[in-house]
Amino acid sequence: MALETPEFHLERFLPYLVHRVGSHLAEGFEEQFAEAGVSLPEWRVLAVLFEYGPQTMGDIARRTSINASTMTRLIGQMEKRNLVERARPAANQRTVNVLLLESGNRAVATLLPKVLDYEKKLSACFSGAELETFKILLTKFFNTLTSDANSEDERLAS
Amino acid sequence: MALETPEFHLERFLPYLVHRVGSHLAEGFEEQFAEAGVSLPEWRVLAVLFEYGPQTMGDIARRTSINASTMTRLIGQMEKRNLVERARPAANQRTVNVLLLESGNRAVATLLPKVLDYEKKLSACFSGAELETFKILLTKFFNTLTSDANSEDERLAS
DNA sequence: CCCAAAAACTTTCAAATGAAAATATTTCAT
DNA sequence: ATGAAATATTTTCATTTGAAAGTTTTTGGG
Repeated sequence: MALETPEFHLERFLPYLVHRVGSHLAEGFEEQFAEAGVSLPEWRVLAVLFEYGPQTMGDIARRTSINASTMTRLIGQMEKRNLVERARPAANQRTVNVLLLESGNRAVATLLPKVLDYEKKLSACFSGAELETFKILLTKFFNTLTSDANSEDERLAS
Repeated sequence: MALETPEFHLERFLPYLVHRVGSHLAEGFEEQFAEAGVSLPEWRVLAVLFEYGPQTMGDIARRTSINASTMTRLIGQMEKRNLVERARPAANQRTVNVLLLESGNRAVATLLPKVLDYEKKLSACFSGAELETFKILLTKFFNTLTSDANSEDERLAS
């Protein structure tokens, strides 16, 4: 006999489970909010600006998990539509601060109830306790993924 | 006062929590397996073929959450490298069956231990019970998302 | 103080993506 | 049995994406 293949079941493989949920959520969002005239990446930018206030391109990129050059273009488009504004802070002129304009705030105010409603429907399949657990686990996982513990492992392994 | 904005906190917003984990997982995978000469979408196809055996383009597309036209191109490339083969089943000639070739099986055999090891590191932050719960919740969520209950809601709402 | 390296953003360019149209096969109602 | 509708895949085409190079500003060592 050749090598035994190790135990593997796709349905129990964590990255697979996360990916397929993420894909379906993204697709669902785009369908639900197509008519609202805001794409998913745009909504992500609006949400992050609403939540954390004015911040740099880099901050937005990190918080939305959107690549920096994509972010440049995205903010460019949103600026043309007067949703946001760029400003170079005097303190550190290599950064660019982005802030929500009047029109951007209005877009958030319009979208927010719909988005919350959408999430409520999505999470209706969970009990309150399950939902809480789910969010906690997702947060814990993310924190671990970004804690650079993995990179250190690499160093040790080499 | 203007409209009260409803309660919203990004850090507790389910789609956001899923998306940022998914993004980081994808990025991490690409880094880890760049040298293996297999992209993430390619690995997904290999994994699905390994798990469920020969199947149609559509099956693979659905199981990997990859769009059909992307799948056509992806399988095309993998066929050129002799990882997989296309075949039209006599029974239903509008479908195309895809199967792993020798070389594709070898690729899986090489990758699988590494992938399992990678997952083990990723999930080290969880207790056994937590990991189990996490997988169950992700699965439940996915099943609900794909059960079309949401689409029915839409019908009722309109 | 000066200059090399780092940091933050933007631009360029080639590759990847998805929607819609095109093609081929099968199903189903008449 | 026949043609219209449905299903499965591929192709086309316009858009989106990200890596790498380019620009500007700041930092830090000598």
